Amino acid sequence: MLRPVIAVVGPTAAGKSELSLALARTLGGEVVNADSMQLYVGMDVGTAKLTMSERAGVVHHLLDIWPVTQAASVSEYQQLAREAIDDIRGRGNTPILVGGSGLYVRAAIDNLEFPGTDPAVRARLESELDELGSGAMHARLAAVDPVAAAAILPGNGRRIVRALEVIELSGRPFSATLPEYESVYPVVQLGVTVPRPELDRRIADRVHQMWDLGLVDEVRRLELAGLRDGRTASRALGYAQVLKFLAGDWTEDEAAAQTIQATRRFVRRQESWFRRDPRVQWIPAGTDLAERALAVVR
RNA sequence: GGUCAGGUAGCUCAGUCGGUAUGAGCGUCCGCCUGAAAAGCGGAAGGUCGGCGGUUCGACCCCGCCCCUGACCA
Repeated sequence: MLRPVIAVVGPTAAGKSELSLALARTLGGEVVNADSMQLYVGMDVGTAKLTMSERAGVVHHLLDIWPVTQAASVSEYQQLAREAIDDIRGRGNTPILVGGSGLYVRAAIDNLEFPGTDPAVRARLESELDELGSGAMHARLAAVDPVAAAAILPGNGRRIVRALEVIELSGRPFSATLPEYESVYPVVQLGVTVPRPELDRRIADRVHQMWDLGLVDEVRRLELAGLRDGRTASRALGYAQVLKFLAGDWTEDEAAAQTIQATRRFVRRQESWFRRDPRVQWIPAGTDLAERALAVVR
């Protein structure tokens, strides 16, 4: 009998990785990464990627699959994640999907279909956005797809461009609102919560620890590998800030402080993303987290 | 001790030549999110304008005194 997928979600620094290891060991599971930045090769310290020894023999999927020069793609991730999940289930094991990238988690387990993309169309629309501004582009969207225009704010150039791209490519309207929560697998979603003040402390500690573990050197290495040209990777928390330090825009201390600040902002977005999903069963971090989580799963 | 500058939102600061602060950025809280999502976008809350007096129909703005901070002079 096929086992349900267990998804471990929640904000950065809440302790998802440790929990996933414990679950994998007791349930006979394999971990599938749902962290958009851990997909990148060489982004280790700054993404708090588990080292080989920390993984303690638990099989991990979808780590280190993209070069930093490659722009991320949820659609590609969706395909890979489903392959991995199907594979694990086929072996009679429990897939444990772990990560804080909300859209990636939904892409893996929910009935989301991503319309296609075309680099040339995208590039053209983006340059038009630069010239005309988001207001004019929004007006154009309103003319061809009023529903999408109503759902996308006029200042959000990025989403406006994407909507126009989809319409041009597919000839159909762009769905600018997320669909209902409908998963394609039986899924148990566990959300790890940590009180804000505690979470903020953990973030600061974690960032300082990343510096101690050599984040700056890691970024230097990745810079040689083309990190600066990576559309997605160059904007990752910690990496973007260290790049600014290396470029001389910020001092090293500023880069660290900015990383902490940006991570706090990110964590709030993660919370508001996962909070919406009524399927998530929230478990406070703390002693016996793994046991309490197992009690929910069983 | 004296001179000067300054004390306006949690922080850094605009501003009002006297008429209820359209204050800004950042932070905080909340929300949105379909191929960049650790990205992108939006909304809200927050101030007795250092204190006490005075002038005035009316003071954050003018006057006096006091307190605090910084620089300089002794």
